[in-house]
Amino acid sequence: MLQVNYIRENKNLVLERLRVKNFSQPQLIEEIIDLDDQKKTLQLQVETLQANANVAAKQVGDLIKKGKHSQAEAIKNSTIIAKENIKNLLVKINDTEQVLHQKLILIPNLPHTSVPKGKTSDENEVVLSYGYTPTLPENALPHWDLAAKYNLIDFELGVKITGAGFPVYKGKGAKLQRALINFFLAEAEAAGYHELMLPLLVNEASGFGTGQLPDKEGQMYFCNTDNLYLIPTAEVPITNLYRDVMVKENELPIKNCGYTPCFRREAGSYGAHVRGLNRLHQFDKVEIVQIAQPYHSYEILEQMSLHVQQLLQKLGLQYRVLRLCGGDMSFASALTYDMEVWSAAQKRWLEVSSVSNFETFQSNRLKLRYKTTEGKTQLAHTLNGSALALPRIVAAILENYQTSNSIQIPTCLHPYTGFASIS
RNA sequence: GGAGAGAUGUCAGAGUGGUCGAAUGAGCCAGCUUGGAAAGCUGGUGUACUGGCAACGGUACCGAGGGUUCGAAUCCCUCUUUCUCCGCCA
Repeated sequence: MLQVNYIRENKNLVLERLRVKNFSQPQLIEEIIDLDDQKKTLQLQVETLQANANVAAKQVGDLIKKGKHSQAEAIKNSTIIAKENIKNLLVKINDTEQVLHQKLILIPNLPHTSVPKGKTSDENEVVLSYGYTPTLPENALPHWDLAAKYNLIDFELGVKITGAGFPVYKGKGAKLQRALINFFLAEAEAAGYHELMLPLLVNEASGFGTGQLPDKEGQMYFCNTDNLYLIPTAEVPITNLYRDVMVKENELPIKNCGYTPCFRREAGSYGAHVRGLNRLHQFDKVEIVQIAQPYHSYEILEQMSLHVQQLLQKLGLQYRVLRLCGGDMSFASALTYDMEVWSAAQKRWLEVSSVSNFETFQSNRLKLRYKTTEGKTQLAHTLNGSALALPRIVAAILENYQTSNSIQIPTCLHPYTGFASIS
C-alpha cells in the first residue's frame, strides 16, 4: 500500500510509474487526494469541537466542586448539541476513510526505475544465463515418466486421497525432497539466515499484511469455520511476524528463513504445461526474507539473487535470471528477479524462484517500522525470495541428470540423500 | 468444550468517574560529578493523525470494538487473548 502523503507530493511521478505497470485506473490517484482532503477538513472540524467539549467538561467538574450547580447544568446542556455534531462528523470521517482505504489498496506498488516496460512475460528482460544444456540419452523422458519409471512420485495416489496437484512422494523420491529441504536450509543458515518453523495457517490480518488479501483471495485455500487461510508461501507468516513492530536500526538487516509446504488453489490452470511437477496445489519451499533500511535494500536484493543463483550452480542446473517487466510483476513488488532452470526433456524454462523488493509497500500495511540511530521512525523495506521451491528443481534434476538407466544425484546433495544415484 | 482470574508505556507495576498520557521503580539518553568508570544527583525519554514557516499547539490511543455520562484507564456489553482449574487428547 502506498502512503497517501507520498501520492500527494509525487502525483506525476506516481502516475508515470504506474503506467509501467499498465495500471488501468489512474483516475484513482486524483480521487484519493480529494478524499484525503475531505478527511482532513472533517478531522479539523471534529477536533475543534472535541477540544471545546473537553474544556467544557473540565469546567463542569470545577463548577460542581465549587457547588455552582446551576451554572454546571447550563454548560451541560450547551454541550449536548456539540456532542451530536461530533458523533455525526465521526461517522462521516469513518466513511471517508473507508472509501479512501478501498481505493488506496487498489493501487499497486510503483515499479523501480530499472523495470522494463511490457505487458506479458515475453517482455521480461534476460539479465544473465548460466550453464550449458545437458546432453540427454536418446530415449530421454520427461520427469513425470521418470518419476513413474523409478517409482519416485505417484500422482494418481494423490488424486485418490486428495485430488489433482497433490502428489505422493515415495522412497528415494521422498528422500530427495527431504535432502533438498535440508540442503537449502543449511545453505540459508550459512548465509546468515535465522531458521524458523511456522504456522501453515494464517489469519486475515496476515493475508492483508503481505498483500495476498484482498488481491489474491481466490488463490488461497480458506478454512471457513475458523477463518484461516492456508499459506501460499512462508513469506506470509515470516513477514507478518513483524506486523506492528518497531525495530532498532542496528538490528537491521533482519534475515529469516523457513521451510514450509505451500498451498495454492491455482484455479483455472489445467493442461499439458501444468503436467507432473510443473504446477501443484501443495509443494515444498524454503523461503528467505529480509527486513532492511531503504538505502540498503537494492544491494540486499542483489545478494539474495546471488544466494539463489549459487544454489542453482551447486545443483549444476542451467539457469537464467529475468528482470520482470511491469506487466508481469506482482501487485506488491517494486522489482522482481525470476530464476528459471532449463528442463531438458520438456525443453522449456521453469520458474523456480522469485526474488523481490517490496520497498515500503508491505511495511506500510504491516506498520513495520524502524527507529533510526537519530531517533526518527520510518518504514522499513521488506524483501523475500524462494530459495528454493522444490517441485521444478526435482523436475529439472530428474530430467537433466537422467542416463538411459539411472538418475545421477548432484554431488552437493549426496550428504543429504545418502545415495548418489537412482536406478 | 466448561468454570474462574487477568490484559495499563521499553519492562515491572499503581490507579478513587473530573486535577490521568497516566504514580512509583527499573531501563535508556543527555548533563553534572570523576583521571576514567561505578555510585550519586539533575533533566529528558510512547505512537498516530493534524494545525503552524517555526516556536509551539490540537485530537485520539490504558487488548479490540460498541455503550452509559457534561466527563471513562476506571461503570456496562461484545469480541480477542493470556493464565489457573476441570474435561478431552497426539
